[in-house]
Amino acid sequence: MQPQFQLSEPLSARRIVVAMSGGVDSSVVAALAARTGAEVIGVTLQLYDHGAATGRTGSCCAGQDIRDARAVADRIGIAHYVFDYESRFRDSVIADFADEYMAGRTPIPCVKCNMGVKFTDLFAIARDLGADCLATGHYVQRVMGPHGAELHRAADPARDQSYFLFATTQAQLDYLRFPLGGLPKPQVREIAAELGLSVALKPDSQDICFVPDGDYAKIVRKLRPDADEGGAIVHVDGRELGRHKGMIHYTVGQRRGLAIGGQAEPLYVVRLDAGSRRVIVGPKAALAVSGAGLSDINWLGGDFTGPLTAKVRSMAKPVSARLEGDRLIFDAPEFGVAPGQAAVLYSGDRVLGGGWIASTEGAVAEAA
RNA sequence: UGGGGCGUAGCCAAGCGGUAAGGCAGCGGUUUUUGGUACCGCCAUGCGGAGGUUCGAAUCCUCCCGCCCCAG
Repeated sequence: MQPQFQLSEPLSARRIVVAMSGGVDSSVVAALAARTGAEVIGVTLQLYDHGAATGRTGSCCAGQDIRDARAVADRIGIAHYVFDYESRFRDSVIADFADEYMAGRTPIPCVKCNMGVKFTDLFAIARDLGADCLATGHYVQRVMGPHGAELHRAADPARDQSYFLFATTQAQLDYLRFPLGGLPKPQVREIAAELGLSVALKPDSQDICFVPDGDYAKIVRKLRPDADEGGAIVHVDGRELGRHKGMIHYTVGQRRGLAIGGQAEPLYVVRLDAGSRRVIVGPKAALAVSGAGLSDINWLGGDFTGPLTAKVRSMAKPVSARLEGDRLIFDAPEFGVAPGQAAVLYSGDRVLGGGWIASTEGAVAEAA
């Protein structure tokens, strides 16, 4: 399958801006773009630069990654610009990350980053550079439908990143290109190797890019010093079972880290009460949720009204559900639905849109 | 200071003469561009202590220590 940039001929008259993070994927996109004969400009945004994070494996858009992107651009012979977006990233992604935790929600910084820095700021840069499109290394597919560009899951379901892109607007989608959406990851690495790109064997980025050592709580603590004040761990039946070390360490559906033993069955975090700093826990059955209230819904589905499926976690299987206004109602109870996470809506492989989980509706009654 | 019961890993707990189940917690790993989940692995040379019986004891006996209950 030949990667498509979906541009009108002649390609020699087209200009493509490629978002280069310094990883394998976006490097291959740049190389594929260069191969079309169009003029290609690589753009890298420097997003953060605090020592430890910048040299480690699995990072993105900082330190060594900037140099990797530059090396790839040199290798394939395209222009490459680096912009300093540290303060913007700090304000729109990192600060939001901390605030969400403080409010008892579980944020998804990757979505905020895609929405803001990547698809708003980088988008504007590409426009300013007179590009015909902005190409990224995301594993999703842009499919031309009867009413314009549609967003679809990646061909390789194990790599699909559509969950993180549900907030992409139609205007952004019209301008964006995702040349890797139809390729399996191994093939992308093969292409990188064939082209002699230095990043061919670079490990995939994972975890939160701006957290150096996996200790995300440390970042939150630095921004919001009162973030790790302890509180009570309370069972849904009302018993206080112990103390916790700060709300930032917990998320709905979480099992480990509660340090409460002597139970017949595992306990899970059922709810976070930011006001009283209480972590409410219960057995797995107490996690059952019949529906969720969504906020800031982004709808890409036009007049679509058929049956849909929803994902409430990035790695979950889509489940049957229906949308009534801003309420998402599951056909069968869902477990581990955490406010702050996204509910992404699909029709088959097509992304219809999605929203932020603002509230949940329990499927079984809790004791008062 | 009469009678009865109990003391097994951080917590709960099986075992009742044949060479320490299981659960919870914890730790490690796999999966994963959020957080989690799930799955896999690890986790008591020793059963409150000291003696004794026995080929062999957490399991039987004796004493001691510590809890608990019922009587006074």
